[in-house]
Amino acid sequence: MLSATYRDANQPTTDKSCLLQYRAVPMPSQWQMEMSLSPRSPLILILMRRSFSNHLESTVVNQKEKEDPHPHVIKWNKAIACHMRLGHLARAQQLFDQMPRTTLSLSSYNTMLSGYVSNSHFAHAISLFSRMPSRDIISYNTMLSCHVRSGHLLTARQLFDQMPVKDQVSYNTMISAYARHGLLHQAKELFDQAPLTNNISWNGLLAAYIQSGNFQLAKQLFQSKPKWDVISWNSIIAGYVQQKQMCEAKKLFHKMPYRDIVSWNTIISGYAQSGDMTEARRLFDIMPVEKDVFTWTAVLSGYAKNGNVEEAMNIFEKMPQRNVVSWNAIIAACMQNRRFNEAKKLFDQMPCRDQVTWNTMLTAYGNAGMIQEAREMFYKMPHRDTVSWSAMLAAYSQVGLSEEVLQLFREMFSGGTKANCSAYACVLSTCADMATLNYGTQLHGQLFKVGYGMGCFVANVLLAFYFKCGSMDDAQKAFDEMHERDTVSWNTMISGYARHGFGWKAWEVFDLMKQTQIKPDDITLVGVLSASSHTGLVDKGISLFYTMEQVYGITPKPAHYTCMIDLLGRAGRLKEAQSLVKEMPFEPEPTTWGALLGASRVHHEPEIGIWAAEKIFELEPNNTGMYVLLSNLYASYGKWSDVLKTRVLMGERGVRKVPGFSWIEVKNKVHVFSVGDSAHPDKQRIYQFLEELDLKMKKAGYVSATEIVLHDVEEEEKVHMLRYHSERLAVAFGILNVPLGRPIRIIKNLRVCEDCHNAIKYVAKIENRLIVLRDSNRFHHFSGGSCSCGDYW
DNA sequence: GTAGGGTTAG
Repeated sequence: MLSATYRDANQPTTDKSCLLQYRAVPMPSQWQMEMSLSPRSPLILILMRRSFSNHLESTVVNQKEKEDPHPHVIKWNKAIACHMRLGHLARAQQLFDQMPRTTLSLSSYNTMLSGYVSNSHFAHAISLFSRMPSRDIISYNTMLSCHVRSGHLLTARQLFDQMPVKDQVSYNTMISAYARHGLLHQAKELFDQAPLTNNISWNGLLAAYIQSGNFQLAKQLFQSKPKWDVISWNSIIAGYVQQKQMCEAKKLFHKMPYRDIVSWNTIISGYAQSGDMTEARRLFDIMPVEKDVFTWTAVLSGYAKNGNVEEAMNIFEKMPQRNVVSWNAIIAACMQNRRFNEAKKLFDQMPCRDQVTWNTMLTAYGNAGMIQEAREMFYKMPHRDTVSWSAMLAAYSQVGLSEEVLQLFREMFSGGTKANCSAYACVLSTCADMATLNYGTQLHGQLFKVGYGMGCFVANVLLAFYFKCGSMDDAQKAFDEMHERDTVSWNTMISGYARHGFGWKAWEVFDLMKQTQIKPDDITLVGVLSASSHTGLVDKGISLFYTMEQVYGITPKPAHYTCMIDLLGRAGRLKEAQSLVKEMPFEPEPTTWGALLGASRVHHEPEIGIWAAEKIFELEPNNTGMYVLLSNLYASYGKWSDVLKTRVLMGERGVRKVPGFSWIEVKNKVHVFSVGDSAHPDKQRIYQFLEELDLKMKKAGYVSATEIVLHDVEEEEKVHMLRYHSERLAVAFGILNVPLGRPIRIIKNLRVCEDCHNAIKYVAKIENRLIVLRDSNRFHHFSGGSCSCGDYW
């Protein structure tokens, strides 16, 4: 009777009597909420009916419980299982407790146990397991899957090793657990040890090859076995999708003997992820099997990734069934397209939120630089996982709150959360911004201890860190130690050397790169071109630019043009640079104009510079770096009223001054000079000091900044500053007028132009106590390997 | 009690 009702409800039918029947059943509040949020389509009713049949089953079970005062153990167990399936944990627990002790069997325990596990109540499962009077192989296997699902692979393995008896299920559980974590070696070992293997074991092995990135071996394995089931086909297709080989995936999809819902979902999501929404949509519309929540979510997230929020929202509204994942996807879509209010509304409406929901909100606020909102999410969320911590670190790091990044990183440890690659990467890049070589080097050591080593993408961040601190030897050493190198690693080395004025070194790395399997991309060429321009390798640069399309198949992008204009500009070929700007097949970017502006200053072509500056302000009226460049240009011609005007303009337009830094125009050759420190323990004091310094500069009518630094600071404060500057985090800029391709001398980790009088005077004056040049991520307009004013990257 | 597909961090 019961099963008949259930089977009936599974059939897509238009019979309204079914629905009437369900009206008698009280609807759980969560479903009511879902119903009120979803449009009432016929499809929705069918699906709702299906979930109601489950509910009905449980109601019938409840009624039977009342009718039968002494139910048989099977009935008890069935009722418990039913409540568990519906997530009614409390009710299941209640029934279990009510069971007469004489009736209670091992299978009742097992039913409870698996109920807890499938509802992700791992702690309950563990506690119950420890209290069980006896255990059979099923209890052990359930426990195994409990540890696996909660991500505790080591615990699972311990249990597996201790198990009195192991069967095929135990082996398969472990094999696929290893497979999911990409641990090929362990998976293969168990597969070879298993006394019996079935389809599930083979599929586990196949998944292990795919997840560990050994797709070649996966393909071989797939070809070597003549018969596979639909799951194997789906896995190998998913593998092709992962490898972004959609043509192959499509071929196999057509070749496979039988396609189930998962096959369709895999191929559709493949197209959706690769950005081909027309094909994804076409397949979605023609698929002959009934769509499930995965299908809808795949299409939804595809539209979301393409930035088509309208279509995503459309899909979301049409979805007959929604779960947390679909809600998360639509929220992410809104957030990524800066529709914050809409996203927040959806977030508030959601029937239930999970960790990913909170993380999605947090991440998106962080990416948008909305630090207050991000912080609110972070502290409000019920639980913080590694993603949450990393996202918050990234949020702080992005807006330049370096001190907060380090503080949060410490909190993370003291709270017992282990840092992962992302967290390390974030903190390392913060160290790079702060030029805190010591702390970064410590992190480098820690990375090895924790076992992330160099395989992970952190290594690339480490390279960038060493370069930003001017420590090229360390970068080279780290690069040499890397097991694997990807395009980013090579690019970091090339642009790192380029940035420090080691153009030949950059070319050397580039030549080595060409000998490997890894192909140069557009960023590589930007690095090489900029290396050429900073080292005066004009002809090499020009020839690369004009052959890049032919040799490397890379069409010049705006960044390449900018490099070329910089290169020609530095070489004094301003007219050529100017005509290249005009020839560009796209609208020049602010940085392109900036390159021209910088060059015009060095080579005394003020008209071109001012023309470029006007263009920049049309495009970006709030570009701080450009204002400074323009003031430099005016300053170098002694046009002090224009310098002042520019400064006033900045104030009027509300151009943001970056915290921790201040800048001042000076009458002599050092045009812009600033002292600041975002990592000083007494930050307030430094800020105050800078403000005062700024005021005094104005009052004093442009006296040298160094004079003020040395005269107006109390002796104690001076000593304090000098100590911390030399030992910890010296951050200062001196923008100097240096022509093309000058050698750089390294003092400690800081670089000074050997040929530049100002620099030498400057350093001589301050000795190694206070300030030298350095490169900083956010101030790249100021900085430079060849420490030239108006240097451009 | 074990296998394949959809959402979040750098």
